[in-house]
Parts: sequence; structure tokens; C-alpha cells
Amino acid sequence: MSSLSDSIAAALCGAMESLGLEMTPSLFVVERPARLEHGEFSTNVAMVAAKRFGEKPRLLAEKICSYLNENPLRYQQRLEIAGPGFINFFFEFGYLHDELVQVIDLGEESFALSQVGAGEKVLLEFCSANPTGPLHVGNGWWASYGDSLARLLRRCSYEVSTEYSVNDTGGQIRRLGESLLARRAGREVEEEGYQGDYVKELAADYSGPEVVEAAGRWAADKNLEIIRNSLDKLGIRFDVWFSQASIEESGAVRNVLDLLDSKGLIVEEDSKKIFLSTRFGDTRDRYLTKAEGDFTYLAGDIAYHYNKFVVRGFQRVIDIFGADHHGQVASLKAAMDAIGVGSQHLEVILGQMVSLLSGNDRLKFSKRKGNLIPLEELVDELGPSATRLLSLSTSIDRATSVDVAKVKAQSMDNPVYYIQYAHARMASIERVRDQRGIVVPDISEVDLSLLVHPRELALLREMMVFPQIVEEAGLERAPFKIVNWLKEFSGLFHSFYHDCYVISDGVEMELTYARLYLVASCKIAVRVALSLLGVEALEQM
RNA sequence: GCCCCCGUAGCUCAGCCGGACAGAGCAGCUGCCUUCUAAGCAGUUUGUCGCAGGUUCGAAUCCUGCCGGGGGCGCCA
Repeated sequence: MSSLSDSIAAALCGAMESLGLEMTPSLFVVERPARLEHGEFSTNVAMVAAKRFGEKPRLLAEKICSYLNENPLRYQQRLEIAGPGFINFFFEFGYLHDELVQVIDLGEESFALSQVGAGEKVLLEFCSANPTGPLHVGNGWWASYGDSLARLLRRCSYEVSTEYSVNDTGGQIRRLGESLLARRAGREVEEEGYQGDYVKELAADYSGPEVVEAAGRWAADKNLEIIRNSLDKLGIRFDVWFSQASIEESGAVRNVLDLLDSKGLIVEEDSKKIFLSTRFGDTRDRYLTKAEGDFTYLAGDIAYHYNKFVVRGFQRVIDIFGADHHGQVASLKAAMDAIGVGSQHLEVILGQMVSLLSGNDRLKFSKRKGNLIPLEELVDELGPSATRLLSLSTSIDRATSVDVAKVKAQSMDNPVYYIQYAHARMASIERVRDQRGIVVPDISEVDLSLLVHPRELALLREMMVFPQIVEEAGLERAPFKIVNWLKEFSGLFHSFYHDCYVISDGVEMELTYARLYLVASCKIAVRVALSLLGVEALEQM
């Protein structure tokens, strides 16, 4: 989508060049000022350049303006120099009407489609909760984030594969098996075991042998089924469910250790292998094998990431972990450098802790104690859309607290209804259009210049910004920026809906046509945004 | 001791690759349903942007130090 702000930036570079000063668009900004009095767009180029070339900012601004006045942009009305040296651009509304036509032409498929990803092959791993119990609300929080990020990255032309890593090996599974067998025998589960009631339920169904490993594997499979169902209810489906056991069984761990060894990066101590990760910036060296000869978690993880990058050929790997996995980041990155993959291709996003409140009680998570709120419980009460939007409303690197009781009782605390209601109103207008048999002429026959009401203009301005928001949210891995835009845009639509009737005896048919196109374009934008979040667009409420 | 995240209105949070008087929602108060859905709109109240320095024409935003909260620093996973 050709954006006016890009054209402005280009024109500014041209102006600078005519003054014999070289600037590139990345050095300055062209943005929408917070206040309308400051024009449709504004730039700090004169101030930036002034510093760079030792000129006076306002003087430079004047030179730039006189150039632009001689070589005006389309729809350019006037320029203004303000404050310490801002240049403010005022445009005729025609540029907004042109944008509207573009949105209609592009449609839902192509509007706000960015090319920044350039087809890069990305593996996005998230959720990956151990199959030792059902998902809790915290798991769902980051799962929604991961799923939306995948949608966002695809919109930005990354080639994304989503993956859930199933940790179906090691001590946790053994402990799960022990807990299961204890419950089946009617014993209490020991302190380190899994004490949740779901283990009792599983135990009642288990008819396999009295073998810890077998029981553990069986229970893990059952749990995985439950997890899959919970995610399904949230509309989250993974491209790949990757078994950690398969890595170990294939000998890949052994191979990657050999690789490190061949580079002289492993030393042995009491028959245990140690990876010299401090050579790659880690704070200490790390064990790769345990006393009994088993591989450590890190060894398996390195092999897993070798598989992601080298075996499967992903150019970029994004892992989304809980902040409690912070400690493993440095070692894993060190390993990526060591095996020649390059740690800069591995992005680890740490989701900060979500603490849940219920009234005044702070609920602490512990899967082993079993006193967590199951994700399904929340989804069943709120529905998938509300649950997703709630968790996507805040930045991932911020610890948040959510009052479950409040959210359940008072759904108005959840902005999903505000947003969905805006979409439902758009749909409602179109229903009335059809009921009354209004046939809208082709957009080229419609006089869009009738759209000059402040509410209409505000909608158009905000809609125009959306493609940049998508790109920014993608690059920053920040789906919540889509939510923020959507809240803002929905608010503008509600105001428009209230002040500007689309179909009414008091509205000229020509204006009705123009407004119907405006509504259609808004619907496109909102539907794209909702689809990026995985939130349902309701036709009526 | 070291590492990561955070500290903005009564509450939950935006704004943070420096920009023009600091924002939203909720809560409170006041208006608005004979026209496309009042799950809405309009108005109104609220701030030592944790503290102290520094860089800058300009700092909530960048740097340093402190204070406070959360998470990490296993041969666990």
C-alpha cells in the first residue's frame, strides 16, 4: 500500500538534496501529530538535520518548505513551521478519500499486508507445557500470544510454522507415573509428585502394568489429549507437535555432543560432559550429561534446536517461554554460536508471569500442588474470543494481574464486547441496506468527497494507519498493538455510528452511498484485525 | 552477589529506537433511546510519569546510581 507518509519522506529527502544535504528516511520521522492543529502529518527532519549539519533548525525548515511549496505533493494545502522546527503538513481531504478507495480495492485479503518478512522461514515454538497435567490460565495466556504472533507474522510475509514441543521424556514423566500408581493404590502422592485431582481421575482409568515409565507415558498421552482439546477450544492449532523423545531416540543428542566435542568445546569431569559455554558469553559452563550417564535437559535442547535450524532449515527460530525459563537462554544461545548457527537467529521471548486474583486472594500457581485454575474453566465461562482478547491486551514483557472473579462476573471489563459490537453494527447497517433493497453504484460513480464530517475523517485517518500498525506489531512481536488499534478504531466507529446516520430519511442518497463505502472499508479493517487476534467477528449481538 | 522484566490517575494498563500542553478503560458524577443494535454516545473529575543525578535545543522515553515489586542464576525440567 503506497502510503502518503512515505511520499512525504521521499519529498523531504528531495528537498534536502536540493540544499546539498544528504538525508535518508531512516534518520527522521514523518508522523501523525497528537493534535489535529499540528496538521495531518508532521516531521522533525529540520531539527535532525540541523544537528547533523550544524544549521539553525527553523532556518532549515524554511528552506525545506519553500522547496516543497514549489514542488508540492498531491493534495498538499499548506505547510507550517512550528515550535523548535517541526514542519507540519496540511492536506485536502481528497487524500483520505483516495485511501478509502484503496482499502475497498485491496479487500480483506490484501489490505494491511506487509512484505517485511520477505518469505523468511520461521519456526515459532510456544506453549509447550509439559504433559503432566491440564493447561492452566497462565499457559493459555502465552498460547494466545503465540498463536496471534503467528498470524501477524504471516500477514507480514514470514513463512511460519508453529510448534508445540512435547516433553515426553525425563524425570517429570517418571514422577507423573509414580503419582498415578500411588493414586491407583490409594496412597497419598509424595511431596514432589503431582497432587492434583486430575491424577486421581486418570488413575481410575489406568489398567496398564505397575511400571512407572509405562504409567507415565500413558498419563502423558492422556494429558496431551486434554491439552489439545483445550487449545482447540481457543482456536489454537499447531502445525507440528514435536516429540522430545524422538530426538533422543534418533541419536541426535549424541551427534550434537560429538559436534561440540570435535570443536574442543567439551571437557569431562568425573565422567560427566561439560559444555564450555562461557566461551560464548554464558555465566558458567554447563553439564550435558549427568552422573548416571543420562543427558541433561540442555543437551536435548541443543539437539532440538540443531534439528530446527540445520535439519529442517529454518532461518529464524522464535521460542516463547515463561520468564521462569530465563536461566536457560544464555546457555542455549551460547550453544547456537558454538554449533555455528548464530545466536542472532534465535529469538527467545519471555512471557512475564501472570498472576491471578480472585477478589482479594492472590492465586499461586503450582502444577504439582494442583491448585491452579484450568484454562478450560475460563474459556468455558468467557468464551474463546473474550479469553484471547483479554490475554492479548497487555504487552508480554509485563507481569500482569487479572481478577478472575471480576472478569467472570462483569463481562464489561473485557473490551471484546466493545470491539465486536462495532463490527456487529457495521454488519447491521449492511443488513438494513439489503432489506431496503439499496443498490450501491460502483465506487467510481460515488462522490466520496461528501465524507467531510469530523467523525468520518477521524475514521479514515485511523484506518490509514493500520497497515503501519500491522508491520510494527509484526516486527516488534507485539500483537497487543493490534488490540490497542482496534479499541481506538472501534471507539471512533461508535462515535460515527451515533452522529452520522448512514441509511435514513434525513440523509441524501448520495451521502448514503459514500457512507456505505466508508462502512465497508471499516469492516475490512476490523475483520483483518480481528483475524490477526483470532477473535470472532460477530454479525449481530 | 550476578542476570532479565516492571514501577505512569483510586484500580488495570497504553505511550518508551528523544519531540509540541502526559493518554485510555474501569470506578465516580451529569446528560442522551419516535430514525441503521443504548453491549452505545457526549460531558466531567483524577497525576512529584518510583527517587536522585547526567546527556540534549528538548527526557515518561537515553545513560548512571539508588529504592520497591516479580522472575531467574542445578547433574530439575
